[in-house]
Amino acid sequence: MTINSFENYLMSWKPTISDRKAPIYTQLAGQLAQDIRAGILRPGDKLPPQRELADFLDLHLSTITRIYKLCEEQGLICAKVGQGTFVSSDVNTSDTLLYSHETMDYIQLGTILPPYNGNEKVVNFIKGVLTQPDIQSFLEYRSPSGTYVQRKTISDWIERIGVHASPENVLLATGGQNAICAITLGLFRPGDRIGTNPLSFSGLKSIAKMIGVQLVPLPEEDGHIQYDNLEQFCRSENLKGFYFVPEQHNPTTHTMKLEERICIGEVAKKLNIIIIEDAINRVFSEAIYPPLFSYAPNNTLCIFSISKFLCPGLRVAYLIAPDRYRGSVENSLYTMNLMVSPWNAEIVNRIFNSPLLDTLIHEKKEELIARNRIADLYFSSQILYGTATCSFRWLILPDRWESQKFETKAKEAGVQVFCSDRFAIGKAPPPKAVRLCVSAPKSKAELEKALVKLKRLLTRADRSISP
Amino acid sequence: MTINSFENYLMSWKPTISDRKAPIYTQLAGQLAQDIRAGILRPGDKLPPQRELADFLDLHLSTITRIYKLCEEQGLICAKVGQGTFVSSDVNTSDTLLYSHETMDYIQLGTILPPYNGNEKVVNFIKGVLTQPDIQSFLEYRSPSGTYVQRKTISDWIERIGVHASPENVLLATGGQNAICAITLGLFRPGDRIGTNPLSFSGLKSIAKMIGVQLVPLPEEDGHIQYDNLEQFCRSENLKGFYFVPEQHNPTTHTMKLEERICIGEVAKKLNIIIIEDAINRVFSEAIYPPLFSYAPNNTLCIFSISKFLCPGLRVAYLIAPDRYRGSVENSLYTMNLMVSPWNAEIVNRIFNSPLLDTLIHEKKEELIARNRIADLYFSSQILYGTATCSFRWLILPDRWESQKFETKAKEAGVQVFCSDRFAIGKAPPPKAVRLCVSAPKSKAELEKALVKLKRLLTRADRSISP
DNA sequence: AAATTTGTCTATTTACATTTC
DNA sequence: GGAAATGTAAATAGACAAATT
Repeated sequence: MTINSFENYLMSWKPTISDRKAPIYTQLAGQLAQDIRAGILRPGDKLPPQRELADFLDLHLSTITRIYKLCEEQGLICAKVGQGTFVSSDVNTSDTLLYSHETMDYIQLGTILPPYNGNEKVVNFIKGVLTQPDIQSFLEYRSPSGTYVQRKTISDWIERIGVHASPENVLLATGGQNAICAITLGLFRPGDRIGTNPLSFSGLKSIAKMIGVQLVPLPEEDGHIQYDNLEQFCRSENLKGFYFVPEQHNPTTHTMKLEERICIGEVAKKLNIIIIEDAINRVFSEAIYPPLFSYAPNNTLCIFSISKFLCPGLRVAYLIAPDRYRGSVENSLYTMNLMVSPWNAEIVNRIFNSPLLDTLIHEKKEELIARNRIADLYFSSQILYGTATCSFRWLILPDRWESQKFETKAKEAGVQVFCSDRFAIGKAPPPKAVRLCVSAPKSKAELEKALVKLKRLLTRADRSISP
Repeated sequence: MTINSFENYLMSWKPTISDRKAPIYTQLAGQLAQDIRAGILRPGDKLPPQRELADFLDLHLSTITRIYKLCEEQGLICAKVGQGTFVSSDVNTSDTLLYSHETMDYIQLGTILPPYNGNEKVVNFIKGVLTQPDIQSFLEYRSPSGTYVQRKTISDWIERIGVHASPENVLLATGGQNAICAITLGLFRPGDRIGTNPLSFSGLKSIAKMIGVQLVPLPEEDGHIQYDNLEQFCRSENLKGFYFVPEQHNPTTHTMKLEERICIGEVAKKLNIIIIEDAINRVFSEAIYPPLFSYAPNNTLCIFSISKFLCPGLRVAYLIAPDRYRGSVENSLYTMNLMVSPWNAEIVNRIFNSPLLDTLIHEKKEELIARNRIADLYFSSQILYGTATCSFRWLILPDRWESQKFETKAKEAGVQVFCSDRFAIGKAPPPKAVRLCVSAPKSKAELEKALVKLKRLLTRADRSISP
């Protein structure tokens, strides 16, 4: 059978079937993955329609479907009915923002690190805890879901920020990432689809990739979910879940409007969509709107990590799970962790019952405000999203910059920032922007040093690079 | 189309296709799962051959394959070419051995808890650590793989127990369960097959079920892997991994023979099988044989949890990963945990560099020896597998007992034990036996109280139950 | 040792749903 | 607003391989 007639065929990808033993579909999926990773196919490129490729290779349509599906599960491509299949826009970035080296020769503005002031106070507090009677029992095996007292502490405390839950619905995880992973493993299957913002938390991306769950970018305008046709969209995209950071969204810093929350809650209830609400920034944010949880309490799993407002080193996060999902998530948490360190859980519990907690929150908040004031000063002439208590900001780059290029150049200048591509979901080309974490540098002085360098980079470019 | 002609057909399972909208295969898979859970199909029951069921339902063979495959991934049934498909023998047990209640009205001999003596010493040690300069930096975000010093400590220390690895190959996990889960998520895909003993660690079973990986019982004789035809077996079963506890296997307490280790290493290397070596009991065991890691260092991921010999509450385990797997496992650990608590990791690191470690190991070992002496005393006339330093024992029941029945009766008498069914892999009926954890009760007196009750149960049965 | 039983797996058929133009 | 383009997914076909008898 000759395929010579296709030689002049206009096709963006022309794989070849070698005569090896391997099944055609694994072989070609591997070839596709390789060609994407090698840069032969670039982010945003359109692949041949399934039927055309089937014709060209003399295979059946559904065999091509399978090849594409395999690569889609790895997050390499994304398909849209009626439009075609495209290379994902984030294929050239790593979504594990590894805390690379212990000793860094650049200023860290990339990774989100909370302000570290107050940690000596935590150390002193722990000294006190150690003198308490029976404390050594927390070094033993304890219930994976923590003690009743620990759960009660949390269910009481989160009232303050608008979440009404009983102690029975509080679960423990070893941090926010762990909580998201447990929810995904417990409530979703490979191939399930979760909707989120077109730019979203990179940790979610790595979880989705690992488990084979697909992330779908929700229609958005100016950082806000378009809620007028959301129901129709979710229905046609067959979404089973949502992931949201309603306050100070990572990386764009947007906080959800009231109507947005209401609509998302309604749609979730109507279509029975599971909402993963990451309340990571709720404690600091100026938000006055109720959490998503309050609009769809039976559909929402609400995650509170203590990393940002208390300290990251103890690895404790809380998870509010509605009754119908509690069993499954409890099970996946158990299967992944056996249990959260009861020792750390108890230390955190005691901090929650002490005035230290508010002191820590207050101090860190002040530090954030001071740092953001500095950032505002330096980038007064740029668009710099984010409010006074954000730990990171979203810097819109002048049109002539490519985000990745800027990240590279910034690093050469001694500053680590993360470009928009790293947060991209799906095929839409990410905007020209970078994320700056103002609380990551050791001191305000370091932050200023970094900002000076970035500013200089932007300005120099304005002069030397011609469009 | 009438199927009346099949009315007298001899078939162990006769599902019905309702006219609902759901696809036939999900519908029937659900029905099968439900019938198994409801007890209509019992452990060990043979299902109709795929072709017969296809005939009966007027569907194609491969549709039935799909139905069976779905249930097999959930661990409900297991299929063997040439033999047929059978209901798994553990479908009536839960494999999440949850640490149910804070207050128990029975003596715990089920869950494996290490001896808790020595925990006050750990508390005191931590007090000392807290006074060290710069200790608060371990409350911050740190490298997910720990500091170089921490990794060096471990790579040096494990030399003692026969594992030669460089610091670069040491990874951190939040406990042994977390390590196994990370390896499975990082190196296996749903549908992949992992071979292990026909009775194996229940934590592995829950991981396999959650991820959709299949556990395959290896041919075994008297607790030892039959190594003469192992290669052929692995080839035909298409195994991608092994899971072993080479010392004091859970639950049968067997320690691998030398030839067994050599053979497993050889087969793994030849067929490129990934070995998960759970060295959980290596520190206590009297074993003199090298670890599996030393026979196939490029194929073996070796896990050291500190839970049993130091304390469980800090949630730290170490993982030795060969170069070619390090990246993937590091990635899945990052995706699941972000990082292990650097605070706990540092405490443990300092204990490893102090004489306290050996004190703790010594004390716990002595406690185990003392408790096992008691157990031997009570069950001198029974078969009770396990040596002096095992934290659990494997009690073979008189033939007239069903394991599950014994577990139930023991609980009624106030003692929690775990029956063999809970550890069963595949379809083979588990032997009549239960696992007793001698180190779980609070004291030796409690242990004796429990043993008295179990002994009475066995003896009473000898008199009152007629075969 | 050959025929039979039984499960596995890749590839195909076909109906369907959404989006675009 | 209807036709064309494009992806989705359930069910089928058929060759293959292992285990049993």
